[in-house]
Amino acid sequence: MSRGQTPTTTSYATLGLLAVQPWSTYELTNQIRRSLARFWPRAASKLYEEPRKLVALGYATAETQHQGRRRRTVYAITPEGRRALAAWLATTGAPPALESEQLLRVFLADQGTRQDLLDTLAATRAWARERAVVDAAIAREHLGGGPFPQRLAVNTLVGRYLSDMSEATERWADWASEIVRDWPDDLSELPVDTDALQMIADRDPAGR
Amino acid sequence: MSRGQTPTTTSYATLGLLAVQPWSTYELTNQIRRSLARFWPRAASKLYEEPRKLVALGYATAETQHQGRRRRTVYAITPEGRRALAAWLATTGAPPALESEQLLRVFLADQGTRQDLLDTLAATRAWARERAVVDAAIAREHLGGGPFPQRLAVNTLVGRYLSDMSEATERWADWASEIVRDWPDDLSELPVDTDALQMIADRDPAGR
DNA sequence: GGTGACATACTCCCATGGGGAGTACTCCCC
DNA sequence: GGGGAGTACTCCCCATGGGAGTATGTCACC
Repeated sequence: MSRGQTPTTTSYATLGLLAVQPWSTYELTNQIRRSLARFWPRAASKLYEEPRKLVALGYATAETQHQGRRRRTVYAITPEGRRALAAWLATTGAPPALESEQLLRVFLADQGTRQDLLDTLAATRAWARERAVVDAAIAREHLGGGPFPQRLAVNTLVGRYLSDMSEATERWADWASEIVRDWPDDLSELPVDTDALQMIADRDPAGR
Repeated sequence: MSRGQTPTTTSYATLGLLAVQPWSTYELTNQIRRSLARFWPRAASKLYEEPRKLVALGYATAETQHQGRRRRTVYAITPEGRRALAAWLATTGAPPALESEQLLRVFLADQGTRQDLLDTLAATRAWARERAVVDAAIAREHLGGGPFPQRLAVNTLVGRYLSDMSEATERWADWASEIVRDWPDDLSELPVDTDALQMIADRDPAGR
């Protein structure tokens, strides 16, 4: 590496957007917030630092433009940047990780009330539905022809994953709510859903 | 708050485990790694600090035991801790967040080769399968009667979610691989899967 | 009874990242 | 010509990630 920092995954995420077209940092953060953030959430303040790192690495060039007395910096990918991106794409990377405060609340639900749990499940469901509506709107936009047709095929793969996730979340929340509704108020002795456990066990047919 | 730090979500996660029974910090980190880490991943070094914070807040007590010349600290929840936990469970918390380096690679796949993408999809699928096997083993253990029967019902709810997620991931990886297999080597002009887009759009029936 | 290997039981520290506050200009509408 | 939304950033504190390091106890096996 040309000196100093080594590129992080976020660096390559930024580089990948620059591979599509040059962007100003502000546009870059917006692009990230509207698409990438769903599976690679990062703080906006840090995103502003990434393009500078890319320039230091020789992966991008910076061009300062002026509108009146306000300056903006537009970044573009270099051939070396494209090579680095291609090399990174050939590596595999960390598997998906889930982070859910709401699921944590479900996990500890026996220390609270039944209503608390139902509320949490309702919030999860509402979130999943909201995602579905947003994803549907984006899909409809693409069906009508979007801004980057050459990116539509991969976008569809990713969109399908996100849609599958939120759909599974919605279904799960409905299933769980139905079960919890039948629970007694005292959560210290609850009926066990043997069928659900058996279903999970059956996902490994080889398991003894 | 009794002074100093305010409890974080990780504090309540720790408190929730202490609500089940007293644990030493070492046991606590192991419990977290084997269950909680799936939906609330945190660095082990930080988990060692949490119980101390709980003591400072009056939510837990620490008892130092000795085995020979080695000391261990066992933490137990206080009534005040139980009240705080119950109050926290009545709040809703942040929705699920996904973090996937692999999905990021799919998103940027048009800058790499078709084989890179197939490799990434294979890695995702392998991870999902591995999860299914682990979850199945845990479910089978529970079906045979586990250590905390009073926790089994909520554990089943959470387990079902994790299982649904990994199952959806596995299916998606299979679906995506099949599509990508038919793509040409040149990824700059790819066929668009209109059916998939339509499916995503249809998840919002109200959408115009 | 000696000696690994593995489990238990932590502490410390640096760099990274999260997240919010703050600044200022530009464009457009009313 | 005044206000508000959008553009274009910078700065900084603190929490967290993640790895290195230290030491003791237990058990199997030769």
